[in-house]
Amino acid sequence: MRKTPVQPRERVSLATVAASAGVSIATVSRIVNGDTGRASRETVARVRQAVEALGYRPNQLGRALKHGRSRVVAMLAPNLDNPMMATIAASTEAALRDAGYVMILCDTHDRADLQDEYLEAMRSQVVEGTVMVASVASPGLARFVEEGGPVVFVVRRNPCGTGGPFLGIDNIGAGGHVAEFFLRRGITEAGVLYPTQGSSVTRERCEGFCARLAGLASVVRGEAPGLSHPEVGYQAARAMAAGSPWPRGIMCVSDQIAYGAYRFTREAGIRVPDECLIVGVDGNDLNQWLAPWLTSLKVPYREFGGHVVKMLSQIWSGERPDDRILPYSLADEPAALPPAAGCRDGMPA
Amino acid sequence: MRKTPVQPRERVSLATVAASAGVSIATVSRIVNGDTGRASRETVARVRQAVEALGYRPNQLGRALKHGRSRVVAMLAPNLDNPMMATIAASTEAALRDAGYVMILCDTHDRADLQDEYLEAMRSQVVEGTVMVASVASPGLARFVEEGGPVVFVVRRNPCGTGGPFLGIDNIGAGGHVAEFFLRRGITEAGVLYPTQGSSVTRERCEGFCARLAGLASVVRGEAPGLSHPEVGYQAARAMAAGSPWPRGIMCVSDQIAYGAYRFTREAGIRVPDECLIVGVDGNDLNQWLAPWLTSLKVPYREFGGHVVKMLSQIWSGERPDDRILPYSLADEPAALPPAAGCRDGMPA
DNA sequence: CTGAAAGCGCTTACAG
DNA sequence: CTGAAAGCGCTTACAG
Repeated sequence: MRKTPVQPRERVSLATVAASAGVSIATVSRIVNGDTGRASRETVARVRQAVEALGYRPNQLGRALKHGRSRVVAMLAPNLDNPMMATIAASTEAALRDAGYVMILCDTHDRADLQDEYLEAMRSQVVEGTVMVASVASPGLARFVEEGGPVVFVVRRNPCGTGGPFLGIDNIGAGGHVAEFFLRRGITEAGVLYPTQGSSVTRERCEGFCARLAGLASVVRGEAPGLSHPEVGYQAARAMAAGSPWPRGIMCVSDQIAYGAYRFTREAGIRVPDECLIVGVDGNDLNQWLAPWLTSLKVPYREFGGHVVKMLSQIWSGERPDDRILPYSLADEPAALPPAAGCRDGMPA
Repeated sequence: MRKTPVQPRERVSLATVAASAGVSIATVSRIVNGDTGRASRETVARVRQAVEALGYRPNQLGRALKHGRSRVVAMLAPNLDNPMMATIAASTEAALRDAGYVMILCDTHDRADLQDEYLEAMRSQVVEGTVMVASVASPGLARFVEEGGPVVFVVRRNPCGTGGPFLGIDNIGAGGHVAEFFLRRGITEAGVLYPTQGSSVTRERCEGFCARLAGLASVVRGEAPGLSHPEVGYQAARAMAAGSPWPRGIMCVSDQIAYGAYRFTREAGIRVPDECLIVGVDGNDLNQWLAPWLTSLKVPYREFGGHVVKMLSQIWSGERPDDRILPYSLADEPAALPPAAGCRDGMPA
């Protein structure tokens, strides 16, 4: 017993509504768009009724073609299987929706060629903005930025050079912060684990860590080929163990790396955190359930979406957004404020 | 020292190219679309050159408007923070790209109202297909299916009734499979943990589990309000512990639930897996690194994308796709084949 | 071998 | 108060 006998309604356009209401499409268009002021009460009512009855929804394609604005934003991210990327994607999607946009999601698998392919495809789709998450250097990206394509770089700065606003944390500072955490605990034998093919992000975390420890503690390094993945952490830990005695504390440049390192410590019979403190970076929410042994520097990924949309809005209104450097925090400590550079949360530095 | 002085090229349309090459837009259109057979060599060359020089890319909006085909597919998923959803999204996105489509991702947060809002928005965007992942019942969805909108249901069947092809696993069978795993290990005191507001998916897993154990083992239940989240697993475990002695083995209807349950066992001093076997469902890749104590029924989420696209292709070519029930597997065991119903991997049952 | 024209669905001056 | 018309970028019979 259906309420209404429904037809597989196809293609209800302005024309359909106009015909049904006995007015011109111009009139329908105006009323649908809220410009009811200059139509007679009677007409407005009739049109609204027709819209309702036919279930008319404006076709965005037509609108977009006319305006040159598609209300679509693209996000290019490597590896959605990384929970941090998924969190960034989720928060950005939500913020875009609130702003009336939809998000096309593209997984570049960290490949320059795929990234360029997507960049082209997104141009074809006439997206209004592009969010590059942890992007890699590629010819297409360089060209895109050079031509002034509306873009914001997230997690990692424009890998092709300068240009394009950035949203992320101070990675050098983050590394230093972990180093200080170790120093406060009297750790003078430290280690750092990272992927050999890591980006500037992981490199900077290493750098900041080592720089802060210089002259105060010894630092052994472990690396393994690949990207941010537990397997790489595992191999890096193995590599480090092969070269020197196991340190009292190790920084892993990401939680994923830490997960792999942990397995190695288990297999090697090293007790964590008693014998060795493992500190990661990211602050995965799952840690409290699955990795209580891990101390992780929390990056506020959940807040990224809001910032991304604010930055895009600035671009759309002709401004050049400042970089936004968000604060990170270590469990049980107050949030570490970034150095006074760029702008946070809309507040000028 | 740039290779070419680049202008912020805007709006290169067919008309631009046509003018530049001194031909009509019809000719350019044909050549761009590979219909080079009926133009002179010379013209083709001139047009190609102009396309190259101007960096012309066809505007999909124009194309889409003409064809009524946008080359866009929407995925509506609850909670991208769940790694399983992220995996499904990633695999579907990759498969769609290979088929020449792009994916709009919508996070419904498991809310019926948001789901309907998105459904409307996607209609406006003229998407060619909609992938509903673990959808919830909503008026808009019911209407959408009734009207024959191109849709495939993933993980969970159409919650509004029948209609619309399904891709997932046999959840009752999965529950039974875990039960048998327990029986083979001589476990006669079992438990099952699930979210109170769970969908048919988790309900069926429970059912299958309990049905298979009926008369062979005792089953205590633990539930807690909420969805598939560690916190719920934790509370469900607590609830179960309050009512009865702790069982020798428990099934958690998802890995997320298992993570929460595990924390409870740690706090309660129950040794896992020695004193209590915990079995989850999902087969999160992170388990091997972070949850070696967990046995998890693996669902082949990574293969979902390929199937989704095949099913959409069938719909687009006018067929009514069969449901696809994929095999699950428990570690160290051969994949458990689903009952002969529907179609697997393109092979008729 | 090539182009003029219609039309996809929409918006927006402009005219009445 | 309302409508005819142009045009966003594209494709595709149709004519020549």
